[in-house]
Amino acid sequence: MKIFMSSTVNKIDSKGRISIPAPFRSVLEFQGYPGVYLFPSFTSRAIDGGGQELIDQISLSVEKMQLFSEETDALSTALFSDTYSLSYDQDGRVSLPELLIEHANLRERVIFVGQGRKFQMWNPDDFKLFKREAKIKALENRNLIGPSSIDIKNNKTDD
Amino acid sequence: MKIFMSSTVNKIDSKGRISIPAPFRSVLEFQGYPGVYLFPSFTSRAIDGGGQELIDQISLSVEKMQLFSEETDALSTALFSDTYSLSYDQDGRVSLPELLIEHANLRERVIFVGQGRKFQMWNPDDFKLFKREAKIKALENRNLIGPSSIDIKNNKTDD
DNA sequence: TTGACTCCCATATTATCCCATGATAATCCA
DNA sequence: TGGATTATCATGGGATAATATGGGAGTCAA
Repeated sequence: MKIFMSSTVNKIDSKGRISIPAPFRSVLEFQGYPGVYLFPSFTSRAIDGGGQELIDQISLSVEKMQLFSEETDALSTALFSDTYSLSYDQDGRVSLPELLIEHANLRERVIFVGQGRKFQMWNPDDFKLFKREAKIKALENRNLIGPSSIDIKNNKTDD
Repeated sequence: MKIFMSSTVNKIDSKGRISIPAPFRSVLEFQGYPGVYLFPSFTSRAIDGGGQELIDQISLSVEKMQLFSEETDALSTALFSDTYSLSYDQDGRVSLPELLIEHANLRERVIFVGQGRKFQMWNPDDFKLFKREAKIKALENRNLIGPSSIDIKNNKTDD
């Protein structure tokens, strides 16, 4: 099981291109498509990205919903209308659509953040704030993760 | 089940490489991936390390979570954004990312400390202080270990 | 023709491969 | 037993490959 992890800062060049980090490309290619799906995050000023598996998973959960209902239309519109499928060139670069750049408040530098099934792209300054909050929340929710995987000091089987 | 045990001090060379101790490599390879997953410890000035099993366990618990929620993003960011998958070369060496070196206050020498399912990497001086505390806590908490621990102590199955 | 995009190549930096060495531990054998 | 031989391992360093990034030139459509 290959997943997205680690963080890298890359640069948007004068032509608007940016390199997808090589480790991320290797995950994407492993999923069978040498490209990336990008869409605005629902909850943050960031871009969500992933490969074939992420899109399949989203499609599946939409299909399970009742067809032709107003809610389904609304949801699938929200999910897919701003989703871009970008295949990168041989150097692993894509050029980002203006809508995504705007949504994520991107300037010259972009941080790619691995999140397992998907990754996010942030303005590095914005991400710094988000990450600080994220770590605090994670410590509060530590019990959601399997026992002791985070911190062996707190490996009390029942807390 | 193979586990990480014992402690070794190894050196970071001029190129920033360090050898994963051979006994640890044998545990990692047993888990199916000739490499190591490293991330900053949540609670100590140290690096946490483990193999495929550790990362699978973490991934599984995140996969169960809802895909598009701020809470999930926060947790998976905390878990994965600073986690590095480093495959070591044929001599068993990896080069440590700057972020991990900083977090663990590493200089030339690093102590690898086996902790069962995972291990930690410390600045040896910091670890000395930590260990003193840890021993005291271990004595205080030894009753937390269930009765079956006696079996472990006497588990001489084949010698 | 202009602008957006793609393909291709150049380059600096970093990471990895491969081999050599020295130290230590394990083994062997007379 | 004791001395020699192997094996394993951590570490040093030169050579090679991978990566991010800059930029030239070609393609296509409006």
